[in-house]
Order: sequence, then C-alpha cells, then structure tokens
Amino acid sequence: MAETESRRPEPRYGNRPTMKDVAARAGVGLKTVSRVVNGEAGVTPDTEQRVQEAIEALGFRRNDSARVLRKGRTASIGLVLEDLADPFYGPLNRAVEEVARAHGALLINGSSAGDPAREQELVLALCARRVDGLIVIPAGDDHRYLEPEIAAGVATVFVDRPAGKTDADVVLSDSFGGAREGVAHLIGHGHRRIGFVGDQPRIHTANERLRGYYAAMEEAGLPADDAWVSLGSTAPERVRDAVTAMLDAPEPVTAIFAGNNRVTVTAVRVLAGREHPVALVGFDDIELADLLQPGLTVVAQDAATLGRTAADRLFRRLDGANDAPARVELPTRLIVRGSGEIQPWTP
Amino acid sequence: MAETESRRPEPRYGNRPTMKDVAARAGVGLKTVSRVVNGEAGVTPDTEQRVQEAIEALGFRRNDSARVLRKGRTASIGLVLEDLADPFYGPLNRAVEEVARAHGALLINGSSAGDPAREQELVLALCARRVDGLIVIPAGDDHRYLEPEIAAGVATVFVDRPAGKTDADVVLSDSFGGAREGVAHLIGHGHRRIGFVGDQPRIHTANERLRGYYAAMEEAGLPADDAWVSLGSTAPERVRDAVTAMLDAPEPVTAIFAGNNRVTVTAVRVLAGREHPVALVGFDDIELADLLQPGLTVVAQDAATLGRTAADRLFRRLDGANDAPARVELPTRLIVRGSGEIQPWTP
DNA sequence: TCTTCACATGACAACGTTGTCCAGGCCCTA
DNA sequence: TAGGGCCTGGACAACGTTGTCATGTGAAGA
Repeated sequence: MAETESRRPEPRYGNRPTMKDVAARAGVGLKTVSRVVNGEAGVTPDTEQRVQEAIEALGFRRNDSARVLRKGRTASIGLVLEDLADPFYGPLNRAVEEVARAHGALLINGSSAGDPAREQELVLALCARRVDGLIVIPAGDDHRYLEPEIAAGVATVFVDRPAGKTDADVVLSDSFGGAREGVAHLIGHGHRRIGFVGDQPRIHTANERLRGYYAAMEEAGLPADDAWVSLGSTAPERVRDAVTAMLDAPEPVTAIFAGNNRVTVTAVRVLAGREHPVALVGFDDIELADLLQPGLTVVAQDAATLGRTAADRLFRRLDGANDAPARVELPTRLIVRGSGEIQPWTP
Repeated sequence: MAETESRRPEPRYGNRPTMKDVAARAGVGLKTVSRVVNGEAGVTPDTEQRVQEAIEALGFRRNDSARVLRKGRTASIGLVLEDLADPFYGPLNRAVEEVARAHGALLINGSSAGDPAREQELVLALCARRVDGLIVIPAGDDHRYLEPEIAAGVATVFVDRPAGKTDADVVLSDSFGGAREGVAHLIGHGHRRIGFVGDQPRIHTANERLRGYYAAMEEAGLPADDAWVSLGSTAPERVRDAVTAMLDAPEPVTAIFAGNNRVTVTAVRVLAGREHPVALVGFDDIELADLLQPGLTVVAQDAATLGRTAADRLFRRLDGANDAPARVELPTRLIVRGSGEIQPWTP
C-alpha cells in the first residue's frame, strides 16, 4: 500500500485535498461531495453531514480553477486603468468592485501606466485568464487587437475614453461641456487671456477638454493664442514649466484652466509660489480643494458613477443583453469655490 | 461529418478555439502546438510557422485556467485591503502591482470595507481561485481561519497591521513611534491639553498610535485626560462630533493629534470652520497638505514602500524562502509644515 | 405481491492544457 | 551499409471539477 510518489507529474502544489480525498474519507462517491459543496439538492442530511465533517477535517476548499475549466465562466472581471495610485481612479475602482461583488465576481486589475503596449499586454493576459468581462480605461488609441476577444465573447466596456478604431460600449464624462463651462466661468469673471494646460494630445479627454476651451473662447469672441495652450505629460516638471511659461510670457495669462487632477495639483503648487495670484479652474475634484485659500473651483466628474455605470453595463451584457454598443455620457458639475473669481491682473 | 452539437455539455462559452483546433488546422499534433505556444525547443522553424499561422487565423489564445489546473501555479496573488477608494492605499496597491508584474503575476484585489466577515469571505474566495499568495490588510483580529490555507502552501503576508491569533509575516509602520513623535512635536510647542482622535479600538494601529500618544504625554509629565481621547469610526460625522466636543469642553484641548488620514481630513475641515485655530498634527500624509494655511504637519508613512516590502517578502516565500514569520517595521517621518506650531490659546 | 415512481447515489466523460514517453526519420560514423 | 545518436512529432494520461446517465433503494399504489 506504500504509495509511490515517484511517477507523479511533479508539481503537487501544496498537496491540497481534493473532492476525491473528501469522498474517500466520508465513504461516499465523488459526485456526492460535489453536490454537497455546491449545495445541490438530493443528498440525505445524514450523508451531507458525513461529507461536511470530512471537508472540515481535511481543510478542503474547492479548486475554482478546475471549476472554471469545466463551467466556462470564471466569475471574474478585469479592470485596466491608468494608475492604481491616482486618487481619481480610487472611487472608480471601488465602484466597479462593488458591482462585481454584487454579481459574485472577483476583480483583477492593473495599471497601464499610460503605455499602450502595457495596456495590451495586460488586457491579453486577462483574456488568457478568461475573465468574463473587461473594463478598460484606454491608454492607446487602437483597440483592434481586442476584436477577436470580443468576438469570442469577452464583454468589454471602455470608461473615461472611447476605444480606438473599434466599436464598443463606452461610459465617459462630458469633457467638452465641462471644460467649456469651466472656461466660461473664468471669462465671466473678466478674464480674456486664459491658459489651458492639459494631458497628452493622444488622450481623448485631453482633446475634448481643449475643444471645450476653444468653444468657450470663441463663444465669447476671444482669440485663443497658441502660446496659451499646452498639452503634454502630466509629470509635475512638465506642468510646472508650462504654467510658468504662460505666466512669464510677454502677454501673460490671467487665468489657467487645468485639464485634469494631476495638472491641477501642480498648477496650484506653482501658483502658490507666485507673488501675484492668478485665477484657476481645474478639471476633476480633489480632496481638500475646499480648504485651500481661496477654495479651488473645479469641474467635477463623478468617478464612482462612471465606474458603477460601466460595471452595470458590463454585467447586463454578461446576462445576455445584446444591443448595439452605446456611448453613455455623464454630466459634469461646476463647483464654485473662489479660485475662478480672482480678478485679472497685469503688471 | 455534420457535427452534432446536441450532446455538448452546454456552456461552450464563446466557442474559443483550443490547441486541438490549432493542431488540426496546422496539421500537427497537439503537443507541438503546446510547444510553440510555450516557446519550447524542439520544433522546426517550418512547423512553427505553420502553427503560428493557424494560431493567427483562429485567434487562438491559451486558456490559462486549464494551464493552471495542470501546473498548479496560478501566477496571481490576492490583495485584500480596507478600501480601494482610500487614497492611502492607492500607492500601496500600485507598489504591490509593480512587484507582481515583475514576477509575471496578476493581481486580484478587493476591499474588506473594514468588515472582518467580508475580509474572510474575500480571502477564502481568493484561496479557492488558488492564488499563489495573499497580501492582507487585516480588518478582523482573528485569522485562524487562514491556517489551513497557509499550511496548504498559500504564502501570506500581512500589511499595516499584524494578523490576529496566528503567526505570519507582517510589514507595518512604526505607529507607536510615529505618534509619539507627533505628539511630542505638539508638546514642544507648548501644548499641554492635547486631544487624540483615532480609528476604532479594534484596529491595531489605532491602539499603537494611542499608546504613542500616552507615552509622549507621560514622558513630558503631562496628565492624559480621558475626555481628550476618542476612538471610533472614521466617518466624518463621528470625527466631527469628537473634535467639536474636545474643543467645546470646559477645559478645551489646544491641539489635536489625528490618528489617520480620514480623521485628519475631517479635523482640518472642522478646524477651518472655527474662529480660533488650534494646532493639529495628523498621521499619514495627504495630497495638498503643504498648500493648506498653515501647512499641515503630519507623521508620514511610506505606503508604497509598505506595499513593495510586503510583496517582495511574498515572492521570496513563493521562491522557496522558508524562514520563520518575521515582523518588519518601517520608520515614519515627521513632516513639519506649520500646523503643529500654532500656539496654545485659551478663551 | 408486484409495479411504479421518486429519490439518493455513484460511474464516467469531458473541460484545455502540459509532462512523459515512444516512434520514426535523419545524419553521422565506422 | 549497418549501427548509433539526435531531433522532431505525436499518443496518452493527468490536473480537479461538473453534467449526464445509470443504478439501487424504499415507499406508495394497485
């Protein structure tokens, strides 16, 4: 009876007990254990208890990998965002998690770090894990690589920015309208030379917000000088240089519109170090923005609703909804706190 | 040759092509496809190309669930923290992700919401997925439920707080020392009646920080009145009430030590609404803390290092390290920005 | 008492992959 | 030309689970 380990396929991985072990110990068949574990009907209380005891004694826990293989559904979804550490994505992440949890699914997530190649690598790794669905905040602008996956049944919803070169569900904020409203707020307080500092032009939202800026300027009959617009990385150094350049130009801007939360934070820092305050409105709300002096006026988007809406949509698809890909646009909200009301000032 | 679908086990799940399909199309054996997919040696360039073409044509992607089942390792780790939306955990989350990525592993994560039952549910779900390892920020104080899992080979590292009633690796900040230093800073600026507002007493760090508070008071020969100490939920209402009560007491506190970032944020808000400023030092750094008036003095912990250290430790274990569970304590850093220097004031 | 039937239970195949092992073909050398 | 070794390729089992189906049992009904 001495079990020879010699010809085992080797890995063994911790030697966890399997249903077979449980069955042997409880003196029942394999399928009966399966039934108990899954709470299926058709097991005598007596038998059930014997099985339960064996499970307890062996510390058995069902191997979901095997289950997945058999059933086809993994009860997990993937979320690819730009940076897990960015506070803007925290509430979004959490909202997606809550919806997933309500559907009994786990959440696998990762950061693209804004790199399209890394986004693709991550997404494909998730597909290999056979996640049931994907929520993606695109870093790249070409998502044709996803088409075979989507065709194979991986439900996919994009958030915050639309997919590139492919048709898919997308949930986003009204970047254009929000920026227009924010810039109009500055114009309403007498500003005529307004700077726009935004994210890289590759990013959809950066362009939309810039479009909103131009629209507001145009509606007010104001010229929009190229020197007042700067798109690029949101790294603090880049933003600092851009803002400083606008403030020190021959015709300095008297107000700045910051294209997202990263830009806003750096802009606030730069302005705080200047002798003469300049008006500022930022896209995205920021914790403690209300406690700055003056309070920071922002165009807020609701990250949690963004995430929740996307996740709801995803699970609707997983439940079989089959309508054409749609675009859901959520409104933004201008939160006036004072920083947009600083009067224009010229040396 | 008409394939009868009738007796299929039903789910089919998108009908993805398998290695068998690829093999058939390329006119080679199953194992040869496997070899190509895994980059194993022993395949003629010619054969390899035929296989690659078939893979391309069919849009084949290896099913990692099946692979996992066969190999035993899932190349994924689980991270259970308190709240994905809490900005404190963002950098930690990201740091863990980076380490996982460097090891080719995916990250599954979820929020316990501070609920021990939910923590356990989540952890066990992760174990059922057979994650290779777990990083847990404990919500509960009894982790004996994890012992069978750990015994079965699930590497586990606790972060931020030690595990309850079980011996395991833990990486945390020096809460005691940090709080003591923060409170000493206040004492050094002349404060004698100092309030402490912290998280629920069930939470290990809350107690450690309170211990630090008492130590600093005692070292300065100051009494520590019970009315100056308040532990409980970090919900804004609770914190607001606690802070307000301390400020409006017959013998009001002249300074407050806030036990974590959630408490600090609310405390700042309450103080901003008061006529007379009171000194404040908070545990955990906060974005924009430097831009408040006055700048917010904090005891900062390095969340990213916390996460990176824990993840490194986890993967060392996965690589076979087998030393006794250890406790790693990272130092905190007092960042003086002014809010701790406000002079004591009495009506 | 014999059928009928419901119900509890277990044997077995299949999910898609990888490890093991064997077969056949080729080239090289004696 | 025979023998040997190397290289490529494929057949097969196994990973742990679940769906299908067959079997056995006892109770209810005729």
